[in-house]
Amino acid sequence: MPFEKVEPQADFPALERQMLELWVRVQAFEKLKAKNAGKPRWSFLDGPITANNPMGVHHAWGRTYKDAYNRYFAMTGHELRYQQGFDCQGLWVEVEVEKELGLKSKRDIENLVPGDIEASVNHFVQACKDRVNKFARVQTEQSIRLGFWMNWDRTDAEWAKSPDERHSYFTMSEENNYTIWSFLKKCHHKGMVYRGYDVMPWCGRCGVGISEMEMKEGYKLVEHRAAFVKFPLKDRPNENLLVWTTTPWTLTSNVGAAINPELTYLKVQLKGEIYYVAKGVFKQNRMESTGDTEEPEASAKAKRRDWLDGVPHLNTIEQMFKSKAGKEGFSIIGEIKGKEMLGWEYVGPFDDLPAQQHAFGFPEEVASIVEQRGWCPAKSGAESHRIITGGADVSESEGTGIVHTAPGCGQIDFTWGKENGLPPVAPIDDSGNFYEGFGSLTGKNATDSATADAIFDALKAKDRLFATERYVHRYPHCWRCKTELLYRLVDEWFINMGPKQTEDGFRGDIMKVVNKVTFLPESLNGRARERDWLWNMGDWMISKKRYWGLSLPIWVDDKDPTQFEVIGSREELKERAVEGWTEFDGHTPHRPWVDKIKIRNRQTGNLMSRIPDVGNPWLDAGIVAFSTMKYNTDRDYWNNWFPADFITESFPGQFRNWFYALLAMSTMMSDGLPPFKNLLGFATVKDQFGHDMHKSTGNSIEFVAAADKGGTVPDAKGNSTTFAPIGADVMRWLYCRHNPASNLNFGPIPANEVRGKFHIKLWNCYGFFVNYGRLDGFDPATPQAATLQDIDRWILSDLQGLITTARQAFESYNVMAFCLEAERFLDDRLSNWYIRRNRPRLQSNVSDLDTAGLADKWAAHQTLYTVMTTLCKLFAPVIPFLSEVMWQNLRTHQDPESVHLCDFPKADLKLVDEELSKDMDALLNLVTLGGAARNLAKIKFRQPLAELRVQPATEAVRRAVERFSDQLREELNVKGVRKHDETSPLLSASAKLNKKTAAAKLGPKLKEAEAYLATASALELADKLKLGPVEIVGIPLEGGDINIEYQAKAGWAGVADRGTQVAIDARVTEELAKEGLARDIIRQIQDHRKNSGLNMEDRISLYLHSDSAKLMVALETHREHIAAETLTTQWTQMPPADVAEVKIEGEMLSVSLRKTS
RNA sequence: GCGCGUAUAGCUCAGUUGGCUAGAGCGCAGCUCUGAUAAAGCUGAGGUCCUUGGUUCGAAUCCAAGUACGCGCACCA
Repeated sequence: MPFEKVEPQADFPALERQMLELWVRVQAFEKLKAKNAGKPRWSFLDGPITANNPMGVHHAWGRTYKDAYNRYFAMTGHELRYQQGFDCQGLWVEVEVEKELGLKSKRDIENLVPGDIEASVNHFVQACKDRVNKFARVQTEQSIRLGFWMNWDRTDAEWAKSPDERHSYFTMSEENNYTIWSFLKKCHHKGMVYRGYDVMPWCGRCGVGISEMEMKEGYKLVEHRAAFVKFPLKDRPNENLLVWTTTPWTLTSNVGAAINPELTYLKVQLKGEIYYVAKGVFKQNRMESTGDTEEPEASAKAKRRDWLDGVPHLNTIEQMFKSKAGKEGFSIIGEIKGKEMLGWEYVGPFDDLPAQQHAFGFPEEVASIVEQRGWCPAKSGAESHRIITGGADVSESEGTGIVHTAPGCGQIDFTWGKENGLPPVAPIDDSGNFYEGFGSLTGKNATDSATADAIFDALKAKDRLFATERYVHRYPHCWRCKTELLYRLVDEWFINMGPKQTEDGFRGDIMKVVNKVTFLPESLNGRARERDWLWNMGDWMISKKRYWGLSLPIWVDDKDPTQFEVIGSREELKERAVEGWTEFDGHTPHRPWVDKIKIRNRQTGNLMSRIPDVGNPWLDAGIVAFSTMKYNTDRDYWNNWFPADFITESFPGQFRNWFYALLAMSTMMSDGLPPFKNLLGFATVKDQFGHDMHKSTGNSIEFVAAADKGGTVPDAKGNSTTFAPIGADVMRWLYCRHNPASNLNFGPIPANEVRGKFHIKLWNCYGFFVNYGRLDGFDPATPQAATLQDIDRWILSDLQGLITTARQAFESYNVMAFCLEAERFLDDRLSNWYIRRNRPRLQSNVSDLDTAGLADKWAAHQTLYTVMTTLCKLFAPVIPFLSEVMWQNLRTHQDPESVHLCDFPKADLKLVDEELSKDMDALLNLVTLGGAARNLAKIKFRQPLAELRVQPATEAVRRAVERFSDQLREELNVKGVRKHDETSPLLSASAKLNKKTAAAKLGPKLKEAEAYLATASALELADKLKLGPVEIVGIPLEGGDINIEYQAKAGWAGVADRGTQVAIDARVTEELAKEGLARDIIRQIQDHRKNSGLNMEDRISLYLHSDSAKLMVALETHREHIAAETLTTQWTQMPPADVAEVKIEGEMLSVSLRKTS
């Protein structure tokens, strides 16, 4: 059965869409699963994609890896799960839904149905579910388009099912949520779940606490207004502490002032008042970033701190005193050790506020907890102002060495407060606005700069403001909405990870698991990174005061907030429920329905209510090694598929997010088993110039644009330009050939590059084979007698090497190694050597051949057929579409109906011939050298030459000259090839000065040097120059100063490489010249044929004439040859009307041709 | 500040266990070839393989220090 003709210009994206249809039509994926059912398992665990937006090209990188490795292990006979997952719950979705609904705050959410919080939350949660379903479906379609073979949900009926019943997994499924419950229960059993009352970073817009993991995402360099403030000391008239803060709003809640007892403080007198300030900071250059002032080298090594353009540099504190003092000046009147200052009382900056008058702190709920826990005596903030010790945490690297301490507004402040019995004053509500009790500030937002103005005005009015300045520092922002974070006293729920910087507790258990998994690529040191995170991380904050997410299964006693229980399953909840079960039943375990359930405290008999918090979304993603593998519902299944053999995700951030959650939860759930064996991390997709992709800058590319639609990106100058669709296989190759450890620049420029060097080349090889094969009626199903040539055996031998590389690369999760080797094979071996060399064999006319000739032709066809079909299979995991397109045309009826149903090739060692490979490499090198020699002689390839002579340096070259002399003759267009076996070298070398660079060095000695070089041994000189400069007439000269030229004897041109020397006879005899002209004539006629739209096999009648005797002589001498090459069957004597003029070696030739049949 | 990583041509990057004259693609200059044409080949210019020192017969490769950049951690009153 002959092949379908291959069109040279293929629309790859269109072909890909056809293959998608084909796969559905022939049920390729279903057949693959059936084929592998019951075979050894290879377990892949998908990291869930956030189902919140359409896919971008950055998602396609990981999904390409996932699919490529899945396909490889399927082709090598493994059963797979093919389950892909969606990340559904969390703030990402809430924020988008808020935008959709036009909501600005939590209050808006709770008022969606006016006056009915419960209905509002229900409405909002439903909107979140809807959004997830919508985009999960969009992403499903897009993933299918990428060629990602998974058990997708495709039909409306499938999407109408609950998330638990679909093929893909959804982290919002009941299974997933309840499995997390069982995890939390297990943690609670071990006493690791606790309620933390602490100052945490807080986003006022989202109304949530920000966990340690999340905070890392949001640091930005920003400007704040910092203030130096006077705290007047009681019992010491006209004496002040000088404190510094970058968050003026916290001054309202000042309770203490922390010093370092070991530091020395100065007493500075200015205009009748005395200021205390640490000695070490007084003259310090504050633009140099921190450094130990103890060390003398510190100043030398100090670095400029990061700063923003346009913000004035900081003054030293001394300068501030100078400028305030004016002519009067200031004076340092004494020093005092910090420890002597401890306990001094002072007047706070805002003691008139009601909030400062409340015993045990403020507001009331805070005060009641403080009282209950006994953190401080029954005093108000205003009554508590005094100097405390902050120990070594108070340094002289910033500020004044006296730290304003507001235990309700700062993490360390809170700790110091507890240690020193200071009551916390917590000024802001969950939106970041001041509570009642803060006078005129009440209702103002803490991040608002008008609030800072109000604070400064109030301080000025009391003469407490010493100075303000514009200060630049890295400050945390909400990773999602970019709002500045505030530190706020909150209660959140945590999992105790054990003591920091130890290998004890849960932390240490996870570390043991980390030691059991393989992190790839090695250069990333993934294990060390993961261990580093585990070593330093704080307790895991699992709560979030929001609406859409895992409902934390924690029920707290309505009357005793210290008593709580963790529920581990739906069944347990049902059993414990004393209220609300009927209303909840039939709903997913989400808000608001689950909130209705009350249980009874078995100890106190009180009702217990669920905390309103939802869970950290990394719990959702981290449990999937259990939930999706049916840990709680089908333990046999779990035993079969756990742990996963392989996971792969973009690594930035994941060592503290998904990888961490997966490892932590597995450690707990399985008592110390690793959740996966191999982890492949990969970096980030950047735009084609290496810049970050941002929607706002217009350089991000949506998946649909890259796959099918095309789009726009900025060009090098930043102007928007359109680009054509790139297609899935081009993307996939781009991703797979890339080093996963480094960022990938994506865009039309790299896509075109990769398409040009790989896809089109592959397509051309395929098209060439098919189009000639079908002309000859080559049918792979009915083999003909064939006699393999060396070159056939050679390409088959090298093909086995490629197969070996492929298997090794896939097995070690290093697909890049395979891709790079495949490119070399395709370009250097197949396209530019095998096919090019074998064109005559493949293009010859069957009818012109005798039996031997036919056998030779079939050998070429069969060899190339084997190569092409093997490549289809080798490439199938990486470029499933193009492989399939080719396979569909190449396969016989006995072959599998999809390339993806084939077995992955195995190297056949019987076909490997190392010596042949070496000899062929030598030949390729000789061809290059011969070409270089021709170039040197400035003789074009069409001009035949008499002889090529080779002086071999290795056995392989020696053999190649003998074995492949025909190839050399043809490639280099020479009449003969000879080995140079004489004792004298084939080439001589001469050295000449590169006067451009050497003249300046030599000066007047130039002539002397030239004379020396004329006599010196150039070959020796060349060797020395490689080692370094060589003294010539007393002046050191480098390689660049001297040109070494190899020279053949007169009339010859020669070059050398690694000892092998090649020379070509450059003398063009009259006979050779005539032959060359004949080739020129043939070339022009062929061009003319092609331009006239003739087919390759068309016969012509030809008219040729020239006034040039030279051309006519060449024409007459080689008339037969010209006729044969151009399929001329008739010569026309009279000039036809449509004569074209062409120029050959400056002479005009008239040409006219006509198709005869 | 601590830790990890990277540094190879104008750009993007390969370079196995140390080995002979360090490579590719793109870009640039020139030439060539062409019925594979969205082609292809050759040559050239362009390299302090970040710097310094060490190990070695031999270092882009191994070791140490330094510099620059990136990442992680800590700090950010």
